[in-house]
Amino acid sequence: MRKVDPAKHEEKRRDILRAAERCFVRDGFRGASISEICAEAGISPGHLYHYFASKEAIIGAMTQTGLEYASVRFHEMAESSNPVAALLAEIGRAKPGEERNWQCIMLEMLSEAMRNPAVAQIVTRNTLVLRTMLTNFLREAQSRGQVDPSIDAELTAAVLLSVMDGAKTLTIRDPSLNLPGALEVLRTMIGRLLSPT
Amino acid sequence: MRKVDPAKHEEKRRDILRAAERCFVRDGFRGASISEICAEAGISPGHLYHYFASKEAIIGAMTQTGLEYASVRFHEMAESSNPVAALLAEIGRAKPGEERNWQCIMLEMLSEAMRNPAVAQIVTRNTLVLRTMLTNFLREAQSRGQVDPSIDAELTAAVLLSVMDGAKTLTIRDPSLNLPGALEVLRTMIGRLLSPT
Amino acid sequence: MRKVDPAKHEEKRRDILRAAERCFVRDGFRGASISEICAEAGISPGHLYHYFASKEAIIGAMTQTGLEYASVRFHEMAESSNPVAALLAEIGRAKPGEERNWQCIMLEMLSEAMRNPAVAQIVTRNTLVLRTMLTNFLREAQSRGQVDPSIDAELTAAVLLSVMDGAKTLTIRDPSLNLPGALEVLRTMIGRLLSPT
Amino acid sequence: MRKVDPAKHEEKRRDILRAAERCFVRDGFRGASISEICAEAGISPGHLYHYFASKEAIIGAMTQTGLEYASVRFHEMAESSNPVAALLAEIGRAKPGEERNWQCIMLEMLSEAMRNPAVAQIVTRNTLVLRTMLTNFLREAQSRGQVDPSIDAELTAAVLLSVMDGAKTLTIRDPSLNLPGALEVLRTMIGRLLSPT
DNA sequence: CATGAATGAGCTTTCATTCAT
DNA sequence: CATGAATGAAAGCTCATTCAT
Repeated sequence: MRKVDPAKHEEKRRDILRAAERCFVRDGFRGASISEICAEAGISPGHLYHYFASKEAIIGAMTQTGLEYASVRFHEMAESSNPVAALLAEIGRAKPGEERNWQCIMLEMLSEAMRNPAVAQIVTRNTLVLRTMLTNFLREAQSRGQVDPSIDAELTAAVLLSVMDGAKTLTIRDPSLNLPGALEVLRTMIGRLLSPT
Repeated sequence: MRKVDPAKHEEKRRDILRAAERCFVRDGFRGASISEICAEAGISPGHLYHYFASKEAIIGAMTQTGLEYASVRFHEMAESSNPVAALLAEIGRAKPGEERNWQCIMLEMLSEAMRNPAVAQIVTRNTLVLRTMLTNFLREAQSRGQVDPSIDAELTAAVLLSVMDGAKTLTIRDPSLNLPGALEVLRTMIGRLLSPT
Repeated sequence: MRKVDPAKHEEKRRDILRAAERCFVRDGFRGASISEICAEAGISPGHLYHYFASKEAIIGAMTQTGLEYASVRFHEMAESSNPVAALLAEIGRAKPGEERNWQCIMLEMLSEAMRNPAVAQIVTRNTLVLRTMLTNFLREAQSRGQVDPSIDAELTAAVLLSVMDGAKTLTIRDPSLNLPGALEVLRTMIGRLLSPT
Repeated sequence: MRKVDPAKHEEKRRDILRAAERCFVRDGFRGASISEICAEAGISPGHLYHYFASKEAIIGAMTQTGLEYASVRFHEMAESSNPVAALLAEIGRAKPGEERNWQCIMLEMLSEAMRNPAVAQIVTRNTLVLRTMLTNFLREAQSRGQVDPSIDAELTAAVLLSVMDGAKTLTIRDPSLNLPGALEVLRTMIGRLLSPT
């Protein structure tokens, strides 16, 4: 009988986002319909719009979630004793469930960003945050002599992000690929790029 | 009643594919409509179905075209006197017109392949052909001492393809990026991976 | 359990009606939504239904309000020393705020009355009251020799009401119209209709 | 097997417009739905959009039709030997079928014009054409001594249009009104306004 | 009294596809 | 070969109304 419980509202939003994520993984951005998301979330179509103003708002919120999630991982990485090793370990990671799903969505979002300015802006902002973290991380590693001082930290950070994007296509292009082996090559490649001398 | 000229039929198909390509670049796979493609190709919707059974068939045929196109470039590359240099040059390429367009479509196609088995199959076949060419090319370079003999040629080929996929996201993620600089880093990275010793 | 204060209840109803009026002026009858009205009134949608059974009930109550408001003005008019002059003055009136708003709603209500029997009934009752007042007023003026005795008071009253309805369309049809000039013509017209001889 | 027959296309458009008119008369502008119109016209929802880009486009086309229709009547009027008598006769007209329907739609359109700029523009343009015709008509009558030369022709034209708008509310406000009698009063009113001396 | 979460039918519009000509 | 009229399901979204709290 009293005011809205904002915590409950927030939790419902997260429920819906999780449902939307499952739908987007399954059917893609454009392929997943609002009613599909509603069915997945167990709510009515009208009700969804109490929590999100539009389909795009859902996408935006999901990207925000992804940003925060990636930030956490990067922070952990940056705080490790041997950051280069941590970065290489990070790249080799292939958690089966949640992780793989995000890869799908990220690739979809990059596609979408090529034409949808709203999504482009979110992606760009996202990128800037991650790249800045990675740049600082590289610079500190350079100052500690753990990374080749002759490479440009910012451009390298951009390239590393794009390499991580590209890594997602490995199993798309060839589902039967020896993924651990390929990741090992990837790590070797980055290791040789970063290693001093 | 075999009055149809097969050559003419084939040419018309190519016309339509070119029109579809322009539309897909502009509006994406799902975003481009059949009538848009028809308008671009200057034919009627009904007529388009004499040449392609469905929208998906168009996508399939376009991937096939992409395969053939990429093959040609790889052949040229493999025949150069210094293949590693040729590969690095290839990566740095940024032809303004046609080239960039294909990048859009490739990324879109990889997204689509995650859920559409028909597209997945085409992409996988495509990948297999390209990767085999690249693998052979690396092996020959290894035998000539131009490439580090300790790396696995096939996995490295897979990784290089994924790196080239990832390179497409550089400007998507940050339109104001110093692209030549980033490509230089990319080339450095691949150069250090491949170089003997 | 009759703990509700009827006066307070009535006052809240009026608050809501005033809010609804602002919304209807802004967005029209069908265009204004219940939630918009609730936001304007500062209450929740559920709560609104304690005061009005439906959107139509709001419309009905608003018409009633309009009736009472118009009645007051007509009474004032009828009590003036020179009623014909008062009538002409009334027509020329163009109070900026509240007045103009009602014009919007009246026209909308007449449109609605063409198809919605409930609104039609309210409008008819409204009309009957106003027309009766105007008829009596004309008859008294005729008996005092201030109005042409040969015209039928009741029909003339009906026509005068319709002329006042029509006057609302002057600025709708042409926003840049010289309204004072047009109203002067209107007054001339009515003056010549009513004037004895 | 040859090109489209533009005549057939145009005829279909008119069919749809007639169906839309019936729906708008019955349920109003906002009240009539696209599917209702489609059902009335005997076509599928998708097909309607081959002929009209949007609901508003239907409204616009209908107004255009109304404009042309009214223009024809005004031309006829202006060419009569005694234009004032023709104008008065015009006002008294009450054709049962088609005519009455247009009255509904005109009133609705005027309501809509208060908020919808697109409709407002159409109405204003419509008004300008009609008023210009009526103004010229009055001026010629003045020059022939058939109309009081002291009144302003343009403002009077505007007022006459608004009086004709207002006349539509006569039967809305009171369905049991003695309409011929009221129209007689209306004619008297206009006659006294226009008559010389 | 009062809230706002929840519903579900309905809205306008789009689009891949079919078919008579 | 070629047209474009025609379909109908589905899309994203809105909104009057109900109900548990």
